[in-house]
Amino acid sequence: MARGKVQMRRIENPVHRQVTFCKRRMGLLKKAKELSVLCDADIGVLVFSPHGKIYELATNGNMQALIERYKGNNTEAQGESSKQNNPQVMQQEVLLLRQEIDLLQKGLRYMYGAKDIDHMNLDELQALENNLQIWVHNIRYTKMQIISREIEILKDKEGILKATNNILQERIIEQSGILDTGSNIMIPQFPFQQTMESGHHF
Amino acid sequence: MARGKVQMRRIENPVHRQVTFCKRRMGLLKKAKELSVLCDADIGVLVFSPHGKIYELATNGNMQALIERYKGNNTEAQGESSKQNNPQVMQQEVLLLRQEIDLLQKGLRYMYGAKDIDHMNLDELQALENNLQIWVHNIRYTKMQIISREIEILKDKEGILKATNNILQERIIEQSGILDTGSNIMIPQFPFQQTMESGHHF
DNA sequence: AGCTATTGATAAAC
DNA sequence: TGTTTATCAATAGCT
Repeated sequence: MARGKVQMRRIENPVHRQVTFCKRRMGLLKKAKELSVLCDADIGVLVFSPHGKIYELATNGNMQALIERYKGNNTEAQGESSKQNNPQVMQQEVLLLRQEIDLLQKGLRYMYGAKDIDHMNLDELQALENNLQIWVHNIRYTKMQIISREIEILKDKEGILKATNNILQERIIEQSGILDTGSNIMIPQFPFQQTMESGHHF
Repeated sequence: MARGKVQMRRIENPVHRQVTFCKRRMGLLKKAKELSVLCDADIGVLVFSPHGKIYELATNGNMQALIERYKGNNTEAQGESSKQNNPQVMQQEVLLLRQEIDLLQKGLRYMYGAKDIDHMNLDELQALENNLQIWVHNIRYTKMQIISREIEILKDKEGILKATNNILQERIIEQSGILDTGSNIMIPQFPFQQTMESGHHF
């Protein structure tokens, strides 16, 4: 990379190795964060130093969740750790998740300057309620945007299908004129089926 | 990095985002391998694409082992009471909590970047909206509690004032009988003024 | 730890 | 996706 190409093998000099480990470890985590942000991906990185020290990064802030996700999508056919069925472990898991939720909710409340709901006075509660209503309003607006976009796309598709249909009909008519079979041909009319599945609940 | 500096935020163009995801993912895994080789470290990388696809790298060839090692060095400072020993219920619980966390995280992201609306799909937005509605409901309930308490207090005050008023009236009547001034004294009746200031809007 | 000369990674274009 | 190329970013070797 700099001041001379480096050979891709273990650095023998312990000092050099340690320095490089530190630098490149930071670089790796930075790259992971960048990829996460730029491409909207969740990334987990585990680094075990030769001396056993652990460095980690979970771009979603929860390595456990990433690991579970990995297991869920990946380890179905492996006889792996049976910790899933250990009630103790499960309880710990629940505890951790609850704490996580607590933290996130605090974060959300913090955004409104809302402290403990039970210790807020009427005016503060009213302000908070108004804020939440605004948020709800924004969400509804976003939902409408998404729905509108979907409808636009469907309309486009409809137009294309109609046009195609007309062309096909004309072609069939031409052919039946040329061939003059005398038999009546069933010409399908648009719409054939208007079942446009959209599993969303508005 | 090339042909213009890149802004560190989600790439909106889906094509560009996909291309960058592919390239940078390769770059990240390469960097991880290099660090592993050069510095004799064990490294695990988990990448979850926005569409749920998983890419992984375990420099020792065994992600499970890395995960166990991570857990071993990380989740040991807990362990105690056991109440719910039903693994099914627990698993369900964990699943629900995970969903909750995911929702809250996305909600936070949504709050911070009003632009990053596309992070959430319709179902998620709906769930978030429902969540917020529950909050609003709780807030209204809290408000009602406060109001009820205030009304109780005001009613108590009313009772006390009425009683005091009666006593005062009786005393005045007594005195006017003793003094026999003959002059007509205006005896104020309850309620004097019913302006009970309560600047709250319900 | 900081500092540069270099190499490496990659955004845009095809 | 694979290749190319012009640039930007990471970092090896020194201090």
